[in-house]
Amino acid sequence: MSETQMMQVTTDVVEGEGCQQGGECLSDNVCFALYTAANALVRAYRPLLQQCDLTYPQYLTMQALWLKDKASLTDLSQATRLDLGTLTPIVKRLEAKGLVVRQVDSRDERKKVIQVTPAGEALKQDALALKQTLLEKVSVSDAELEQLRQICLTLTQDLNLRE
Amino acid sequence: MSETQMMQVTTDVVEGEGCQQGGECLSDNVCFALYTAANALVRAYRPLLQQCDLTYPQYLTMQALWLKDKASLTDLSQATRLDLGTLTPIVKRLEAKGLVVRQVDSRDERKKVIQVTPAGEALKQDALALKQTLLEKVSVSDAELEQLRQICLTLTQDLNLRE
DNA sequence: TGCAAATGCTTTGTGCGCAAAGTAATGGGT
DNA sequence: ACCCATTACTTTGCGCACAAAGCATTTGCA
Repeated sequence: MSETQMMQVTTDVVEGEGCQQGGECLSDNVCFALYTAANALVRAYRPLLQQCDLTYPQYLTMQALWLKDKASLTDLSQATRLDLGTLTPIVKRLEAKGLVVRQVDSRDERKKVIQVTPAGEALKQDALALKQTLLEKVSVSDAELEQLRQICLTLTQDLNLRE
Repeated sequence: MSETQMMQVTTDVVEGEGCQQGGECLSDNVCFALYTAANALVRAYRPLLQQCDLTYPQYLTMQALWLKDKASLTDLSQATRLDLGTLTPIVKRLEAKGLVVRQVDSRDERKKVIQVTPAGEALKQDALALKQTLLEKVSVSDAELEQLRQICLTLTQDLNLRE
């Protein structure tokens, strides 16, 4: 009960910004809330990731590679859910920073094998620790974060189904 | 064959895509799930909004104006949570489409008053109906969507607090 | 009154995110 | 052996998203 009220109080503060009491506002939209939270996430990650000289999408890509090295671009695209046209320049920038190498697959010359360099591997521990640093700033319980995760995954799946 | 692959993708997606059972994957991350869901949202909205010749951020901006017309850019920035540097070109494009007009505030010539034109107003009903169209594709309950909204708003607030 | 700080908006530069079109290698099917 | 559809990746074009720098106008205050 007090927990729920806390949430409402907290929420009202958020809505207060540009939102009359009793009047509608954009925050009434799930879609807006989701969109805005994702923007806020990337913005909050930026100063942390700057220490590693990574952007958030680059960080995602490195995470995918730390989990499964020597992946093709298509593998990476499925892991990160990013378009190939988005991924190509991201991986090129990672290569320019010396964190990965791209080499043609000798068995299938259409494919590129992306491999983490020692420099890329060296980043792993520090970079993965940033997640905790960020989540510490957040007053959302672990249980709620898990709910958030699950709902987002379901949503992503549903929305990706072709009309 | 492609039919079979579709089926597999569909059944496996939430945990499966790029994720071994027992092995870690990016979907284990709340941040990744959130980021990906927001991308999926914009992607799903795109074909719907194309009928109105709007992008999702443009749609958000129009929604803010439909709720409170004659807003300054700074007002809009607070309502939409978008940067002024992002908003300026968005509003210019809305003006180019004839949906809004931008005029200098006579009381404070630094400010621009953004006003919806009749053409912009005419879009309102159809455009707002798209939200329902989109949410119908989703197997997430209203209660869960409300949870999602609340958690996202809290998260946004927490993440926006300066270090 | 004068002028520095604050405010409101614009511009510039970088990096996504993705649709669409392009290129090259592969794999069937005949 | 020869196509031709498929697959893997790249390129192009457009529109965000935002930091940083720039440029007016306004405000505060000495």
